[in-house]
Amino acid sequence: MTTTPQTSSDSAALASVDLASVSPAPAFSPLYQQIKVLMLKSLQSGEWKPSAAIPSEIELAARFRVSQGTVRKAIDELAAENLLVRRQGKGTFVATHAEQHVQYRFLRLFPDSGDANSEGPAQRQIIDCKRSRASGEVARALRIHQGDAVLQVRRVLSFAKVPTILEDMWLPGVPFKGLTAERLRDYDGPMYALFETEFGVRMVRAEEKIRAILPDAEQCDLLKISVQTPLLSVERTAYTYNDIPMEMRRGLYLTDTHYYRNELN
Amino acid sequence: MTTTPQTSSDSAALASVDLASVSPAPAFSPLYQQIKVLMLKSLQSGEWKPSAAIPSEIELAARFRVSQGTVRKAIDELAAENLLVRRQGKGTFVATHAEQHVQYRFLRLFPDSGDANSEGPAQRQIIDCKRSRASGEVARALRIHQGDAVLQVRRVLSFAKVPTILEDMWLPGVPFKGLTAERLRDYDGPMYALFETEFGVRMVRAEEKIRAILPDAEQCDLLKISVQTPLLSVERTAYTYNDIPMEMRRGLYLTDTHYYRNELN
DNA sequence: CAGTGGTCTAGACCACACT
DNA sequence: GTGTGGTCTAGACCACTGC
Repeated sequence: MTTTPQTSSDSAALASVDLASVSPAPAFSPLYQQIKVLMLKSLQSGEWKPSAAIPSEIELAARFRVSQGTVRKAIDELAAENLLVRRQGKGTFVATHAEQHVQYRFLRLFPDSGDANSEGPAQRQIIDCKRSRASGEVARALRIHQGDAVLQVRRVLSFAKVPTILEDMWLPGVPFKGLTAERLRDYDGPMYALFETEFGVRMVRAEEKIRAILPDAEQCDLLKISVQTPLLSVERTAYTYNDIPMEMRRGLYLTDTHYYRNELN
Repeated sequence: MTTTPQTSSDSAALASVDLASVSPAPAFSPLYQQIKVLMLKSLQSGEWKPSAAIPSEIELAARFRVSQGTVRKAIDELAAENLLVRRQGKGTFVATHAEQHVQYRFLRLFPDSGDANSEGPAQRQIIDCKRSRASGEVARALRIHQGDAVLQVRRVLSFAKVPTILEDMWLPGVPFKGLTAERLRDYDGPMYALFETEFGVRMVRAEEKIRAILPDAEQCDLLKISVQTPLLSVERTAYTYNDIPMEMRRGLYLTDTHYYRNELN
Protein backbone atom coordinates (compact mmCIF):
# COMPACT_ATOMS: atom_id res chain seq x y z
CA MET A 1 0.00 0.00 0.00
CA THR A 2 1.26 3.42 -0.85
CA THR A 3 -1.06 5.10 1.61
CA THR A 4 -3.02 4.36 4.70
CA PRO A 5 -6.67 4.97 3.95
CA GLN A 6 -8.86 5.71 6.86
CA THR A 7 -11.52 3.36 8.12
CA SER A 8 -10.73 0.71 5.60
CA SER A 9 -8.01 -1.02 7.54
CA ASP A 10 -7.14 -3.44 4.79
CA SER A 11 -8.38 -2.40 1.35
CA ALA A 12 -6.36 -4.77 -0.79
CA ALA A 13 -5.81 -4.99 -4.54
CA LEU A 14 -3.82 -1.79 -4.35
CA ALA A 15 -0.41 -2.80 -5.52
CA SER A 16 2.27 -0.25 -4.86
CA VAL A 17 1.73 1.49 -8.21
CA ASP A 18 5.40 2.20 -8.72
CA LEU A 19 5.96 4.94 -6.20
CA ALA A 20 9.02 3.01 -5.16
CA SER A 21 11.47 5.83 -5.80
CA VAL A 22 12.57 7.71 -2.72
CA SER A 23 10.75 10.88 -3.62
CA PRO A 24 11.04 13.61 -1.01
CA ALA A 25 7.26 14.02 -0.74
CA PRO A 26 5.34 11.01 0.58
CA ALA A 27 3.15 11.36 -2.55
CA PHE A 28 -0.15 10.63 -0.92
CA SER A 29 -2.55 9.11 -3.41
CA PRO A 30 -6.21 8.72 -2.50
CA LEU A 31 -7.84 5.34 -2.84
CA TYR A 32 -10.06 6.36 -5.75
CA GLN A 33 -7.00 7.46 -7.71
CA GLN A 34 -5.43 4.06 -7.23
CA ILE A 35 -8.69 2.44 -8.34
CA LYS A 36 -8.61 4.68 -11.40
CA VAL A 37 -5.14 3.41 -12.29
CA LEU A 38 -6.33 -0.18 -12.00
CA MET A 39 -9.34 0.54 -14.19
CA LEU A 40 -7.12 2.23 -16.76
CA LYS A 41 -5.10 -0.95 -16.93
CA SER A 42 -8.24 -2.94 -17.70
CA LEU A 43 -9.05 -0.51 -20.49
CA GLN A 44 -5.54 -0.52 -21.87
CA SER A 45 -5.12 -4.28 -21.77
CA GLY A 46 -8.31 -4.81 -23.70
CA GLU A 47 -10.08 -6.56 -20.83
CA TRP A 48 -12.80 -3.96 -21.32
CA LYS A 49 -13.38 -3.32 -25.01
CA PRO A 50 -14.86 -0.22 -26.69
CA SER A 51 -18.68 -0.07 -26.55
CA ALA A 52 -18.82 -2.99 -24.07
CA ALA A 53 -20.17 -2.64 -20.55
CA ILE A 54 -17.75 -2.73 -17.64
CA PRO A 55 -18.71 -4.49 -14.39
CA SER A 56 -21.31 -2.76 -12.24
CA GLU A 57 -20.24 -0.42 -9.46
CA ILE A 58 -21.16 -3.02 -6.87
CA GLU A 59 -19.07 -5.69 -8.57
CA LEU A 60 -16.11 -3.34 -8.87
CA ALA A 61 -16.45 -2.33 -5.24
CA ALA A 62 -16.27 -6.00 -4.28
CA ARG A 63 -13.35 -6.68 -6.59
CA PHE A 64 -11.29 -3.78 -5.25
CA ARG A 65 -12.52 -4.20 -1.66
CA VAL A 66 -13.66 -0.59 -1.35
CA SER A 67 -17.03 1.06 -0.97
CA GLN A 68 -19.28 1.77 -3.90
CA GLY A 69 -18.78 5.49 -3.35
CA THR A 70 -15.06 5.19 -3.92
CA VAL A 71 -15.53 3.25 -7.14
CA ARG A 72 -18.08 5.85 -8.16
CA LYS A 73 -15.60 8.66 -7.79
CA ALA A 74 -13.05 6.81 -9.92
CA ILE A 75 -15.65 6.19 -12.62
CA ASP A 76 -16.78 9.82 -12.44
CA GLU A 77 -13.32 11.00 -13.34
CA LEU A 78 -12.88 8.49 -16.15
CA ALA A 79 -16.27 9.53 -17.53
CA ALA A 80 -15.24 13.21 -17.33
CA GLU A 81 -12.20 12.31 -19.44
CA ASN A 82 -14.45 10.66 -22.01
CA LEU A 83 -12.99 7.22 -21.42
CA LEU A 84 -16.23 5.81 -20.03
CA VAL A 85 -19.88 6.61 -20.62
CA ARG A 86 -22.49 6.21 -17.89
CA ARG A 87 -26.04 5.24 -18.80
CA GLN A 88 -28.53 5.27 -16.00
CA GLY A 89 -30.37 2.00 -15.59
CA LYS A 90 -28.12 0.22 -18.09
CA GLY A 91 -24.55 0.35 -16.91
CA THR A 92 -21.20 1.98 -17.60
CA PHE A 93 -19.64 1.50 -21.03
CA VAL A 94 -16.27 1.97 -22.64
CA ALA A 95 -16.40 5.04 -24.87
CA THR A 96 -15.92 4.54 -28.60
CA HIS A 97 -15.52 6.65 -31.72
CA ALA A 98 -18.14 4.55 -33.48
CA GLU A 99 -21.84 4.80 -32.58
CA GLN A 100 -21.33 8.31 -31.31
CA HIS A 101 -23.75 11.12 -31.82
CA VAL A 102 -21.28 13.22 -33.73
CA GLN A 103 -19.55 11.54 -36.62
CA TYR A 104 -16.17 13.16 -36.13
CA ARG A 105 -15.49 13.84 -32.50
CA PHE A 106 -12.22 15.70 -33.05
CA LEU A 107 -13.24 17.67 -36.14
CA ARG A 108 -14.15 21.24 -35.19
CA LEU A 109 -15.08 22.55 -38.64
CA PHE A 110 -18.68 23.69 -39.06
CA PRO A 111 -20.62 25.29 -41.90
CA ASP A 112 -21.34 29.02 -41.59
CA SER A 113 -25.07 28.47 -41.77
CA GLY A 114 -27.14 25.50 -40.74
CA ASP A 115 -26.15 22.97 -38.14
CA ALA A 116 -23.35 20.46 -38.44
CA ASN A 117 -25.54 17.77 -39.95
CA SER A 118 -27.36 19.91 -42.47
CA GLU A 119 -24.83 19.20 -45.20
CA GLY A 120 -24.74 15.48 -44.52
CA PRO A 121 -21.66 13.32 -44.19
CA ALA A 122 -18.42 14.32 -45.85
CA GLN A 123 -17.33 12.66 -49.10
CA ARG A 124 -13.96 11.05 -48.54
CA GLN A 125 -11.37 10.48 -51.20
CA ILE A 126 -8.13 8.67 -50.47
CA ILE A 127 -5.40 10.31 -52.54
CA ASP A 128 -2.53 8.22 -51.32
CA CYS A 129 -1.68 5.55 -48.76
CA LYS A 130 1.88 4.34 -48.59
CA ARG A 131 4.62 3.12 -46.32
CA SER A 132 7.42 5.58 -45.74
CA ARG A 133 10.00 6.66 -43.17
CA ALA A 134 9.53 9.14 -40.38
CA SER A 135 10.94 12.61 -40.89
CA GLY A 136 12.46 14.40 -37.93
CA GLU A 137 9.26 16.29 -37.31
CA VAL A 138 7.01 13.23 -37.51
CA ALA A 139 9.39 11.17 -35.39
CA ARG A 140 9.36 13.81 -32.69
CA ALA A 141 5.57 13.97 -32.62
CA LEU A 142 5.16 10.18 -32.53
CA ARG A 143 8.07 9.69 -30.15
CA ILE A 144 9.77 7.23 -32.49
CA HIS A 145 13.13 7.44 -34.25
CA GLN A 146 13.78 9.31 -37.44
CA GLY A 147 13.67 6.85 -40.32
CA ASP A 148 11.37 4.40 -38.54
CA ALA A 149 8.60 2.87 -40.63
CA VAL A 150 5.41 4.92 -40.80
CA LEU A 151 2.21 4.78 -42.79
CA GLN A 152 1.37 7.89 -44.68
CA VAL A 153 -2.16 8.72 -45.79
CA ARG A 154 -3.41 11.66 -47.80
CA ARG A 155 -7.07 12.33 -48.38
CA VAL A 156 -9.55 15.03 -49.31
CA LEU A 157 -12.87 15.64 -47.57
CA SER A 158 -15.63 17.38 -49.49
CA PHE A 159 -18.87 18.89 -48.29
CA ALA A 160 -21.68 19.13 -50.85
CA LYS A 161 -19.08 18.07 -53.42
CA VAL A 162 -16.86 21.07 -52.59
CA PRO A 163 -13.32 19.99 -51.60
CA THR A 164 -12.81 21.55 -48.17
CA ILE A 165 -10.17 19.62 -46.26
CA LEU A 166 -6.85 18.22 -47.37
CA GLU A 167 -5.31 15.93 -44.77
CA ASP A 168 -1.93 14.25 -44.44
CA MET A 169 -1.60 11.61 -41.74
CA TRP A 170 1.35 9.72 -40.34
CA LEU A 171 0.82 6.57 -38.30
CA PRO A 172 3.48 4.48 -36.54
CA GLY A 173 4.17 1.42 -38.69
CA VAL A 174 4.16 -1.27 -36.04
CA PRO A 175 0.72 -0.91 -34.43
CA PHE A 176 -0.90 -0.14 -37.78
CA LYS A 177 0.67 -2.93 -39.79
CA GLY A 178 -1.75 -4.07 -42.49
CA LEU A 179 -3.56 -0.80 -43.04
CA THR A 180 -4.20 -0.28 -46.76
CA ALA A 181 -5.99 2.21 -49.00
CA GLU A 182 -8.67 -0.40 -49.73
CA ARG A 183 -9.42 -0.90 -46.09
CA LEU A 184 -9.72 2.83 -45.55
CA ARG A 185 -11.92 3.19 -48.61
CA ASP A 186 -14.24 0.31 -47.75
CA TYR A 187 -14.75 1.26 -44.15
CA ASP A 188 -17.92 3.28 -43.62
CA GLY A 189 -17.47 5.38 -40.49
CA PRO A 190 -14.95 7.46 -38.63
CA MET A 191 -11.34 6.53 -39.21
CA TYR A 192 -10.75 6.40 -35.46
CA ALA A 193 -13.50 3.78 -35.19
CA LEU A 194 -11.63 1.63 -37.70
CA PHE A 195 -8.48 2.05 -35.64
CA GLU A 196 -10.36 0.69 -32.62
CA THR A 197 -11.87 -2.37 -34.23
CA GLU A 198 -9.02 -3.32 -36.55
CA PHE A 199 -5.95 -2.31 -34.62
CA GLY A 200 -7.09 -2.00 -31.02
CA VAL A 201 -5.92 1.60 -30.89
CA ARG A 202 -8.31 3.96 -29.16
CA MET A 203 -7.65 7.70 -29.48
CA VAL A 204 -8.37 9.39 -26.19
CA ARG A 205 -7.32 13.01 -26.62
CA ALA A 206 -5.51 15.25 -29.07
CA GLU A 207 -3.65 18.54 -29.30
CA GLU A 208 -3.87 20.89 -32.24
CA LYS A 209 -1.61 23.72 -33.39
CA ILE A 210 -3.37 26.11 -35.72
CA ARG A 211 -1.85 28.57 -38.16
CA ALA A 212 -2.86 30.56 -41.22
CA ILE A 213 -0.96 29.64 -44.39
CA LEU A 214 -1.03 30.01 -48.16
CA PRO A 215 -1.17 26.76 -50.15
CA ASP A 216 1.50 25.51 -52.55
CA ALA A 217 0.75 24.47 -56.11
CA GLU A 218 -0.05 20.84 -55.35
CA GLN A 219 -2.40 21.78 -52.52
CA CYS A 220 -4.18 24.28 -54.76
CA ASP A 221 -4.70 21.57 -57.30
CA LEU A 222 -6.19 19.10 -54.84
CA LEU A 223 -8.52 21.64 -53.23
CA LYS A 224 -9.24 23.41 -56.53
CA ILE A 225 -8.38 26.84 -55.20
CA SER A 226 -5.98 29.64 -56.10
CA VAL A 227 -2.62 30.32 -54.49
CA GLN A 228 -4.18 33.46 -53.03
CA THR A 229 -6.65 31.54 -50.86
CA PRO A 230 -5.56 31.52 -47.20
CA LEU A 231 -6.07 28.22 -45.38
CA LEU A 232 -6.16 27.03 -41.81
CA SER A 233 -3.28 24.68 -41.08
CA VAL A 234 -4.35 22.34 -38.28
CA GLU A 235 -1.57 20.14 -36.96
CA ARG A 236 -2.90 17.43 -34.70
CA THR A 237 -1.21 14.87 -32.48
CA ALA A 238 -3.62 12.24 -31.17
CA TYR A 239 -2.92 10.11 -28.10
CA THR A 240 -4.11 6.75 -26.76
CA TYR A 241 -4.14 5.73 -23.12
CA ASN A 242 -1.20 6.93 -21.04
CA ASP A 243 -0.48 9.84 -23.36
CA ILE A 244 1.15 7.70 -26.01
CA PRO A 245 1.04 9.50 -29.38
CA MET A 246 -0.41 7.34 -32.16
CA GLU A 247 -1.08 9.76 -34.97
CA MET A 248 0.33 12.93 -36.46
CA ARG A 249 -1.93 14.75 -38.88
CA ARG A 250 -1.87 18.02 -40.78
CA GLY A 251 -5.15 19.29 -42.15
CA LEU A 252 -5.61 22.26 -44.45
CA TYR A 253 -9.09 23.71 -43.99
CA LEU A 254 -10.86 25.95 -46.47
CA THR A 255 -12.65 28.52 -44.33
CA ASP A 256 -14.66 30.59 -46.77
CA THR A 257 -17.91 28.75 -46.01
CA HIS A 258 -16.85 26.97 -42.82
CA TYR A 259 -15.23 27.93 -39.56
CA TYR A 260 -13.22 26.21 -36.84
CA ARG A 261 -15.13 26.35 -33.61
CA ASN A 262 -13.61 26.41 -30.15
CA GLU A 263 -15.09 26.76 -26.71
CA LEU A 264 -13.14 28.39 -23.91
CA ASN A 265 -13.76 27.82 -20.24
CA MET B 1 -40.59 22.16 -3.94
CA THR B 2 -40.18 21.01 -7.47
CA THR B 3 -39.15 17.55 -6.45
CA THR B 4 -39.39 15.19 -3.55
CA PRO B 5 -35.92 14.32 -2.41
CA GLN B 6 -35.49 11.14 -0.52
CA THR B 7 -34.64 10.94 3.13
CA SER B 8 -34.70 14.66 3.62
CA SER B 9 -38.40 15.05 4.35
CA ASP B 10 -38.30 18.79 4.50
CA SER B 11 -35.18 20.33 2.99
CA ALA B 12 -36.25 23.95 2.81
CA ALA B 13 -34.67 26.95 1.12
CA LEU B 14 -35.50 25.45 -2.23
CA ALA B 15 -37.87 27.97 -3.73
CA SER B 16 -39.64 26.65 -6.78
CA VAL B 17 -36.92 27.92 -9.13
CA ASP B 18 -39.41 28.96 -11.76
CA LEU B 19 -40.50 25.62 -13.09
CA ALA B 20 -44.02 26.94 -12.74
CA SER B 21 -44.90 26.41 -16.36
CA VAL B 22 -46.96 23.31 -17.03
CA SER B 23 -44.16 21.48 -18.79
CA PRO B 24 -45.08 17.96 -19.94
CA ALA B 25 -42.08 16.37 -18.24
CA PRO B 26 -42.02 16.59 -14.43
CA ALA B 27 -38.51 18.05 -14.84
CA PHE B 28 -36.92 16.32 -11.92
CA SER B 29 -34.06 18.35 -10.57
CA PRO B 30 -31.74 16.91 -7.95
CA LEU B 31 -31.16 18.82 -4.76
CA TYR B 32 -27.55 19.68 -5.55
CA GLN B 33 -28.63 21.27 -8.84
CA GLN B 34 -31.08 23.47 -7.00
CA ILE B 35 -28.32 24.41 -4.56
CA LYS B 36 -26.14 25.24 -7.53
CA VAL B 37 -28.77 27.62 -8.86
CA LEU B 38 -28.96 29.35 -5.48
CA MET B 39 -25.19 29.68 -5.33
CA LEU B 40 -25.13 31.08 -8.86
CA LYS B 41 -27.53 33.77 -7.70
CA SER B 42 -25.14 34.73 -4.91
CA LEU B 43 -22.34 35.00 -7.45
CA GLN B 44 -24.40 36.96 -9.92
CA SER B 45 -25.82 39.37 -7.36
CA GLY B 46 -22.37 40.25 -6.09
CA GLU B 47 -22.98 38.79 -2.64
CA TRP B 48 -19.85 36.75 -3.30
CA LYS B 49 -17.22 38.89 -5.04
CA PRO B 50 -14.30 37.75 -7.21
CA SER B 51 -11.29 36.52 -5.20
CA ALA B 52 -13.29 36.52 -1.94
CA ALA B 53 -13.99 33.37 0.05
CA ILE B 54 -17.51 31.98 0.07
CA PRO B 55 -18.97 30.46 3.27
CA SER B 56 -17.57 27.10 4.33
CA GLU B 57 -19.28 23.89 3.25
CA ILE B 58 -20.65 23.40 6.74
CA GLU B 59 -22.14 26.89 6.82
CA LEU B 60 -23.70 26.44 3.41
CA ALA B 61 -25.11 23.07 4.41
CA ALA B 62 -26.76 24.72 7.40
CA ARG B 63 -28.04 27.63 5.33
CA PHE B 64 -29.59 25.39 2.70
CA ARG B 65 -30.65 22.71 5.19
CA VAL B 66 -28.94 19.90 3.32
CA SER B 67 -26.00 17.65 4.11
CA GLN B 68 -22.43 18.72 3.54
CA GLY B 69 -22.12 16.10 0.79
CA THR B 70 -24.86 17.74 -1.23
CA VAL B 71 -23.28 21.18 -0.95
CA ARG B 72 -20.00 19.57 -1.89
CA LYS B 73 -21.41 18.20 -5.11
CA ALA B 74 -22.80 21.61 -6.06
CA ILE B 75 -19.45 23.26 -5.37
CA ASP B 76 -17.65 20.53 -7.31
CA GLU B 77 -19.61 21.38 -10.44
CA LEU B 78 -19.14 25.12 -10.04
CA ALA B 79 -15.42 24.54 -9.58
CA ALA B 80 -15.35 22.36 -12.71
CA GLU B 81 -16.89 25.28 -14.61
CA ASN B 82 -14.16 27.59 -13.29
CA LEU B 83 -16.59 29.73 -11.33
CA LEU B 84 -15.12 28.72 -7.97
CA VAL B 85 -11.67 27.65 -6.85
CA ARG B 86 -11.17 25.25 -3.96
CA ARG B 87 -8.10 25.55 -1.75
CA GLN B 88 -7.60 22.82 0.79
CA GLY B 89 -7.25 24.10 4.31
CA LYS B 90 -8.19 27.65 3.31
CA GLY B 91 -11.64 27.66 1.80
CA THR B 92 -13.51 28.04 -1.48
CA PHE B 93 -13.04 31.25 -3.44
CA VAL B 94 -14.74 33.04 -6.29
CA ALA B 95 -12.61 32.69 -9.41
CA THR B 96 -11.15 35.82 -10.94
CA HIS B 97 -9.24 36.87 -14.03
CA ALA B 98 -6.77 38.76 -11.86
CA GLU B 99 -4.24 36.97 -9.66
CA GLN B 100 -4.37 33.95 -11.94
CA HIS B 101 -1.36 31.93 -12.92
CA VAL B 102 -1.77 32.60 -16.60
CA GLN B 103 -2.06 36.24 -17.56
CA TYR B 104 -4.60 35.77 -20.33
CA ARG B 105 -6.91 32.88 -19.62
CA PHE B 106 -8.71 33.00 -22.96
CA LEU B 107 -5.72 33.71 -25.18
CA ARG B 108 -4.52 30.55 -26.88
CA LEU B 109 -1.59 31.96 -28.81
CA PHE B 110 1.83 30.56 -27.91
CA PRO B 111 5.33 31.10 -29.25
CA ASP B 112 6.74 28.32 -31.45
CA SER B 113 9.67 27.78 -29.11
CA GLY B 114 9.97 28.36 -25.41
CA ASP B 115 7.11 28.33 -23.00
CA ALA B 116 4.34 30.86 -22.80
CA ASN B 117 6.14 33.08 -20.31
CA SER B 118 9.55 33.08 -21.97
CA GLU B 119 8.78 36.18 -24.01
CA GLY B 120 7.35 38.06 -21.05
CA PRO B 121 4.11 40.02 -20.97
CA ALA B 122 2.67 41.49 -24.15
CA GLN B 123 3.11 45.18 -24.92
CA ARG B 124 -0.32 46.72 -25.31
CA GLN B 125 -1.13 49.70 -27.44
CA ILE B 126 -4.60 51.20 -27.55
CA ILE B 127 -5.24 52.43 -31.08
CA ASP B 128 -8.76 53.62 -30.58
CA CYS B 129 -11.55 53.66 -28.00
CA LYS B 130 -14.82 55.28 -28.96
CA ARG B 131 -18.56 55.13 -28.56
CA SER B 132 -20.45 53.92 -31.59
CA ARG B 133 -23.59 52.06 -32.63
CA ALA B 134 -24.02 48.33 -32.98
CA SER B 135 -23.93 46.91 -36.48
CA GLY B 136 -26.24 44.02 -37.32
CA GLU B 137 -23.48 41.51 -36.71
CA VAL B 138 -22.40 42.99 -33.38
CA ALA B 139 -26.01 43.38 -32.24
CA ARG B 140 -26.71 39.73 -32.98
CA ALA B 141 -23.65 38.58 -31.04
CA LEU B 142 -24.40 40.79 -28.02
CA ARG B 143 -28.16 40.17 -28.21
CA ILE B 144 -28.94 43.86 -28.33
CA HIS B 145 -30.63 45.91 -31.03
CA GLN B 146 -28.94 47.23 -34.11
CA GLY B 147 -27.98 50.86 -33.50
CA ASP B 148 -27.77 50.47 -29.72
CA ALA B 149 -24.85 52.21 -28.05
CA VAL B 150 -21.65 50.18 -27.90
CA LEU B 151 -18.06 50.86 -26.95
CA GLN B 152 -15.51 50.03 -29.58
CA VAL B 153 -11.88 49.39 -28.76
CA ARG B 154 -9.01 48.65 -31.08
CA ARG B 155 -5.59 47.66 -29.86
CA VAL B 156 -2.36 45.96 -30.89
CA LEU B 157 -0.48 43.41 -28.82
CA SER B 158 3.23 42.96 -29.44
CA PHE B 159 5.60 40.26 -28.29
CA ALA B 160 9.28 41.18 -28.06
CA LYS B 161 8.30 44.44 -29.79
CA VAL B 162 6.87 42.57 -32.80
CA PRO B 163 3.22 43.48 -33.49
CA THR B 164 1.41 40.13 -33.41
CA ILE B 165 -2.25 40.66 -32.59
CA LEU B 166 -4.70 43.27 -33.83
CA GLU B 167 -7.92 43.25 -31.88
CA ASP B 168 -11.26 44.97 -32.32
CA MET B 169 -13.69 44.77 -29.42
CA TRP B 170 -17.32 45.73 -29.03
CA LEU B 171 -18.83 46.10 -25.57
CA PRO B 172 -22.47 46.85 -24.72
CA GLY B 173 -22.72 50.52 -23.79
CA VAL B 174 -24.86 50.30 -20.68
CA PRO B 175 -22.86 47.97 -18.42
CA PHE B 176 -19.57 49.47 -19.54
CA LYS B 177 -20.52 53.14 -19.23
CA GLY B 178 -17.46 55.17 -18.27
CA LEU B 179 -14.82 53.02 -19.92
CA THR B 180 -12.17 55.22 -21.55
CA ALA B 181 -8.88 54.79 -23.39
CA GLU B 182 -7.05 56.24 -20.37
CA ARG B 183 -8.53 53.72 -18.03
CA LEU B 184 -7.55 50.90 -20.35
CA ARG B 185 -4.06 52.29 -20.75
CA ASP B 186 -3.47 52.86 -17.05
CA TYR B 187 -4.71 49.49 -15.90
CA ASP B 188 -1.91 46.99 -15.46
CA GLY B 189 -3.34 43.51 -15.87
CA PRO B 190 -5.79 41.51 -17.93
CA MET B 191 -8.63 43.50 -19.43
CA TYR B 192 -11.13 41.01 -18.02
CA ALA B 193 -9.78 41.73 -14.54
CA LEU B 194 -10.52 45.43 -15.05
CA PHE B 195 -14.04 44.50 -16.16
CA GLU B 196 -14.51 42.67 -12.87
CA THR B 197 -13.26 45.37 -10.53
CA GLU B 198 -14.57 48.43 -12.37
CA PHE B 199 -17.80 47.22 -13.91
CA GLY B 200 -18.73 44.09 -11.99
CA VAL B 201 -18.74 42.04 -15.16
CA ARG B 202 -17.11 38.65 -14.85
CA MET B 203 -16.46 36.68 -18.06
CA VAL B 204 -17.16 33.02 -17.48
CA ARG B 205 -16.79 31.34 -20.83
CA ALA B 206 -16.34 32.19 -24.50
CA GLU B 207 -16.81 30.80 -27.99
CA GLU B 208 -14.42 31.39 -30.86
CA LYS B 209 -14.86 31.05 -34.61
CA ILE B 210 -11.56 30.77 -36.41
CA ARG B 211 -10.79 31.41 -40.06
CA ALA B 212 -7.80 32.12 -42.28
CA ILE B 213 -7.89 35.50 -44.00
CA LEU B 214 -5.70 37.99 -45.84
CA PRO B 215 -5.43 41.45 -44.26
CA ASP B 216 -6.60 44.69 -45.81
CA ALA B 217 -4.39 47.74 -46.20
CA GLU B 218 -5.16 49.26 -42.81
CA GLN B 219 -4.52 45.98 -41.01
CA CYS B 220 -1.22 45.56 -42.85
CA ASP B 221 -0.19 48.98 -41.68
CA LEU B 222 -0.98 48.33 -38.03
CA LEU B 223 0.70 44.92 -37.94
CA LYS B 224 3.53 46.01 -40.24
CA ILE B 225 3.05 43.11 -42.64
CA SER B 226 2.40 42.67 -46.35
CA VAL B 227 -0.98 41.96 -47.93
CA GLN B 228 0.35 38.51 -48.76
CA THR B 229 0.63 37.48 -45.12
CA PRO B 230 -2.20 35.11 -44.12
CA LEU B 231 -3.66 35.74 -40.66
CA LEU B 232 -5.81 33.86 -38.21
CA SER B 233 -9.15 35.60 -37.73
CA VAL B 234 -10.41 34.73 -34.24
CA GLU B 235 -13.94 35.93 -33.57
CA ARG B 236 -14.82 35.62 -29.91
CA THR B 237 -18.04 36.08 -28.01
CA ALA B 238 -17.54 36.14 -24.23
CA TYR B 239 -20.31 35.43 -21.74
CA THR B 240 -20.98 36.26 -18.08
CA TYR B 241 -23.18 34.26 -15.76
CA ASN B 242 -26.32 32.79 -17.29
CA ASP B 243 -24.88 32.81 -20.81
CA ILE B 244 -25.36 36.54 -21.26
CA PRO B 245 -22.96 37.82 -23.97
CA MET B 246 -20.92 40.80 -22.81
CA GLU B 247 -18.22 41.15 -25.43
CA MET B 248 -17.68 40.62 -29.12
CA ARG B 249 -14.10 40.62 -30.29
CA ARG B 250 -12.25 39.96 -33.51
CA GLY B 251 -8.55 39.26 -33.26
CA LEU B 252 -6.13 38.93 -36.16
CA TYR B 253 -3.20 36.75 -35.16
CA LEU B 254 0.15 36.66 -36.91
CA THR B 255 1.13 32.98 -36.91
CA ASP B 256 4.60 32.90 -38.39
CA THR B 257 6.29 32.65 -34.99
CA HIS B 258 3.26 31.74 -32.89
CA TYR B 259 0.49 29.18 -33.05
CA TYR B 260 -3.03 28.84 -31.70
CA ARG B 261 -3.20 25.89 -29.39
CA ASN B 262 -6.24 23.76 -28.76
CA GLU B 263 -6.80 20.62 -26.74
CA LEU B 264 -9.42 18.08 -27.76
CA ASN B 265 -11.03 15.60 -25.43
C1' DC C 1 -4.57 24.25 18.12
C1' DA C 2 -9.08 24.98 15.31
C1' DG C 3 -11.02 25.37 10.84
C1' DT C 4 -11.09 24.25 6.05
C1' DG C 5 -11.53 21.16 2.24
C1' DG C 6 -10.59 15.97 0.91
C1' DT C 7 -11.47 11.05 1.38
C1' DC C 8 -14.01 7.00 2.75
C1' DT C 9 -17.74 4.33 4.44
C1' DA C 10 -22.49 2.33 5.04
C1' DG C 11 -27.02 2.52 4.24
C1' DA C 12 -31.25 4.37 2.35
C1' DC C 13 -34.15 5.51 -1.38
C1' DC C 14 -35.13 7.37 -6.33
C1' DA C 15 -35.07 7.22 -11.52
C1' DC C 16 -34.48 4.47 -15.37
C1' DA C 17 -34.23 0.33 -18.46
C1' DC C 18 -35.12 -4.18 -19.37
C1' DT C 19 -37.65 -8.45 -19.04
C1' DG D 1 -39.58 -7.23 -10.41
C1' DT D 2 -34.64 -6.90 -10.71
C1' DG D 3 -30.55 -4.59 -11.60
C1' DT D 4 -28.28 -0.50 -13.02
C1' DG D 5 -26.64 4.14 -12.10
C1' DG D 6 -28.07 8.65 -9.40
C1' DT D 7 -29.01 11.18 -5.17
C1' DC D 8 -28.81 12.05 -0.27
C1' DT D 9 -27.49 11.49 4.40
C1' DA D 10 -24.56 11.00 8.67
C1' DG D 11 -20.50 10.24 10.61
C1' DA D 12 -15.59 9.31 10.76
C1' DC D 13 -10.98 10.45 9.87
C1' DC D 14 -7.06 12.63 6.94
C1' DA D 15 -4.36 16.53 4.86
C1' DC D 16 -3.45 21.23 4.69
C1' DT D 17 -3.34 26.15 6.38
C1' DG D 18 -2.64 29.55 9.62
C1' DC D 19 -3.05 31.25 14.29
